[in-house]
Amino acid sequence: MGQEMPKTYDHRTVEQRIYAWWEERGYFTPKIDYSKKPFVISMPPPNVTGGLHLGHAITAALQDLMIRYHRMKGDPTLWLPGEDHASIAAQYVVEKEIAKEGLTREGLGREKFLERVWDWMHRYRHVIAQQHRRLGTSCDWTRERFTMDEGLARAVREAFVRLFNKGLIYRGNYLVNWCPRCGTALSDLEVEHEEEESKLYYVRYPLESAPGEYITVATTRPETILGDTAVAVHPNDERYRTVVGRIAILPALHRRIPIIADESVDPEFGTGAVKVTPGHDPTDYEIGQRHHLPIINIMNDDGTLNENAGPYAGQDRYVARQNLVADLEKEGLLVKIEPYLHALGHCQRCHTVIEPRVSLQWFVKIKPLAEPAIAAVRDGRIRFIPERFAKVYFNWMENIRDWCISRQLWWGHRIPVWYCDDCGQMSVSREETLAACQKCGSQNIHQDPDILDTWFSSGLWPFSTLGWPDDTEDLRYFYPTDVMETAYDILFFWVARMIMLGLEMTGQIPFHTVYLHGLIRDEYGQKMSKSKGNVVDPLVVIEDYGADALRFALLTGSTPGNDMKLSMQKVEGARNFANKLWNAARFVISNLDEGYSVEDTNRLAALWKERPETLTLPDRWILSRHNRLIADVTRLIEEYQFGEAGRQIYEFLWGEFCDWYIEIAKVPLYGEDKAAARQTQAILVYVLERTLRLLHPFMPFVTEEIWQHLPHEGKALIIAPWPEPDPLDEAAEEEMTPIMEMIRAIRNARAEYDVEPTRAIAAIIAAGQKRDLLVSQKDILIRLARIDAAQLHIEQELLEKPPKALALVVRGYEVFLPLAGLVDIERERARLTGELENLEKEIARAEKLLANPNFRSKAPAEVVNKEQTKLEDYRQRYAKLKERLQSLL
RNA sequence: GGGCGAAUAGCUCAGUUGGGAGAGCGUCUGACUUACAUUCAGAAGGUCACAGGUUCGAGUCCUGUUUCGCCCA
Repeated sequence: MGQEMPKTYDHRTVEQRIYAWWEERGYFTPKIDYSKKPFVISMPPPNVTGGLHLGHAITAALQDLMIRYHRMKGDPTLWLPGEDHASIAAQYVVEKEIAKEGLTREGLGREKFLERVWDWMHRYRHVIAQQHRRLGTSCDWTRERFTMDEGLARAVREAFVRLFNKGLIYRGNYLVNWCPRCGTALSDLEVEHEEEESKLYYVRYPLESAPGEYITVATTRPETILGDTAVAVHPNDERYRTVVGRIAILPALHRRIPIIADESVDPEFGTGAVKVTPGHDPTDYEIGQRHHLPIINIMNDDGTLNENAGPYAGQDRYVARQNLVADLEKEGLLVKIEPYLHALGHCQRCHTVIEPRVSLQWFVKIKPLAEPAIAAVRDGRIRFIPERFAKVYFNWMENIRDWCISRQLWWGHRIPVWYCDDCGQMSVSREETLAACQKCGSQNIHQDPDILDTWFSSGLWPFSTLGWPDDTEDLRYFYPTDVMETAYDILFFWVARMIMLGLEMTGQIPFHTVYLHGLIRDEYGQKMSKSKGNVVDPLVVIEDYGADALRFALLTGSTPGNDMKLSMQKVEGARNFANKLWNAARFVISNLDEGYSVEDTNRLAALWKERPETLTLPDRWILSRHNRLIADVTRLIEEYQFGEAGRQIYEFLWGEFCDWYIEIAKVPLYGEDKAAARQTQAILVYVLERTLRLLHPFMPFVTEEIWQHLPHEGKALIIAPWPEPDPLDEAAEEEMTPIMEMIRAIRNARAEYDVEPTRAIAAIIAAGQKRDLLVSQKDILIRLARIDAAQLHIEQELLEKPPKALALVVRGYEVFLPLAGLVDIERERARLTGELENLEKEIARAEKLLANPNFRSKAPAEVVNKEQTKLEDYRQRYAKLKERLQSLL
């Protein structure tokens, strides 16, 4: 310690070195201590599909803040990191990767393809872990987990079996969202709806045994005509009263289909008559259920039409659409085509248009899981920050539909179900492999080829990572976790499912608080995406500005739940703050006496508490401000108001400690009085060191680096105790404020009158009762306001007020600046008149308020008193300024 | 169609029990003052979207309107 500190803080030489040191010393791994309540966060596992983006950076910053705070509070603190296998997303990126080599998934085969995905996964898992280290995340790498680890795979099978045995998992043929490109079913959540310019086709269906009679329907997907099994109208629709119950002839295929009446038909849409395709539309599916209509699937897995499409079999759905429309036109059945705006579902991953399609899938019966999960939030066992997300949660949970959990993909957890080729029964097993049919014992069995939705395993994350279903020490000690912190866009995907599965599997809430942050957008407010090319790589930002700067910008520039536009200007500001702090520390350290040690700080700090009169007014002031800061920051962090907490530390360090205390400290530091100098050194070290502790969770690297240069107790700032505030010194704050105001007023007057910055000027001050106090602080005025010591006069009263001088009135003080040759009487009169006008307004406002009996009787006494004091001060200042103006007339 | 959010200084945004409108950036003026020009001193700039209501008192609570954004169906 005590080596040279360069003039400018260089994060490049600091951050990685410090991180490696922390990690090596094991600070991230908690010690299990049954006498203490642990603090636990499960890190949302990033997808192994690629590197980290800014969303991960804010996640890391927020969680690391909470983690470091609790670690410093002395709680056994666990932040469990990991990665998610992200089955559909990972499979998609690897498919794109191998396509560059001219390979396909089908061409490679399941085994070889999975080898490629594992390669990818190993590569990115490492990249992600390294990036997290660069961000400064103090997570426990010894407990790092991956959703495909053997232990977690066991948890997945256990959860599946339990749900299956309770009858909460079932298999059946239902309408699901199908992505023809990915070749798999998707859950409702994985479909993104987007408005698109499309077309509405009006098609005539001939009525049976009535040549020349038709019923006209409108559709956006004419190719699905091939799967129609009815035409429907609203039962009250007079226009169609007579046709209900008759038979229409399906164009192209000439199938006979009934015309039915169903309440769900919107008479306003199109002609009021709609085609019903139960096999390819959710609404139609329900109509089909109500009317027992047959379901016809006309589509293959890849989006081409199947044999049920007759002449169009084998054609791609969009080719078939064109051909069918052309054929309809030829037959005179196409009435018209209108432009139409409607929402189309797209695959969340590959953005292909989703095709609703009936297929055999596995589902979770969700209502029995949702109800306890709703209750947990409603009765306050789980709390959302910001609170409004509870409403969003309820809204979704109360309208939730069964969850399709099977995926026709290869990368992921295999469904633990085997089918017997002899007896035809299915067996469900907790084991990774099953030897024989559980029903007939035959070894002639095969496993379900499908895998599970990634979120099925993610939903178990808070406890599967701790060893569940085994009764491990980690699970007993660290579960339930405390806070789930993530972006609001995965509230349903992940948070809701963790709550449901956590309650179902463990009988406990998985966490008591859900903190949701917003999305990070570019500086124009656009969502970052690779295709737009506006993605900001956090590693590049870290390289340019430092992880501390990025983290501080993210933390102080955002409010819970609100999106944030990140500009490099903001990061630059945070980088400058780090540098400011660095230089303040350089100042403090370079002014310490030879041999100054932490014992000096401790000894003096103990003395201050016993005998505050040994302190100067500025000392008492900065200590009080500092203690106020500790109390405020602690409260704000406890209330999850991290941004405000960070801003307050910034304000204190820059605006009070640097701008005022350090400048004031130069008087004793450079003065003759050795004891005073030493006292000041101790205050500087004491306040800076404890403020570094407050800032550490926000800017871990620069604070640790500085801390190591300062006299300190203990090995590392990361494990230094969180400071406790001492009582405030309100009197010191009250006495210091007008002195600072006076300095500002003098500086202001100097600037206004173009006094050269280096020129020391004369000042005559009428200080009344506060004369002695001000005399004791005169060196501050001399230094900070550039007053000439020989020409500074501080009196109680002035018998004669200087005629050719500027008059400044600040609370309790009257300051005269005889700026010879500079004072323009005319200009001074204008200035005083302006000030008087402002004061008149303020006085009028305060008088009106105080004259209101309702205000006096209903407002708290504190507020009334405050207003009364203000009014008195205004009146005093007004009187003095008025008097001054009179004298200039 | 249902729900949620935003609207505050030129820009980006704070403002959490309702009690005299704030920051950063940008702009303007001046300064290399022995920690820092990634700096310092100073200044200008706002009917807190609009209209009502509650209240002694509203940026903050309630109702409605407008514009923008998001989520769900």
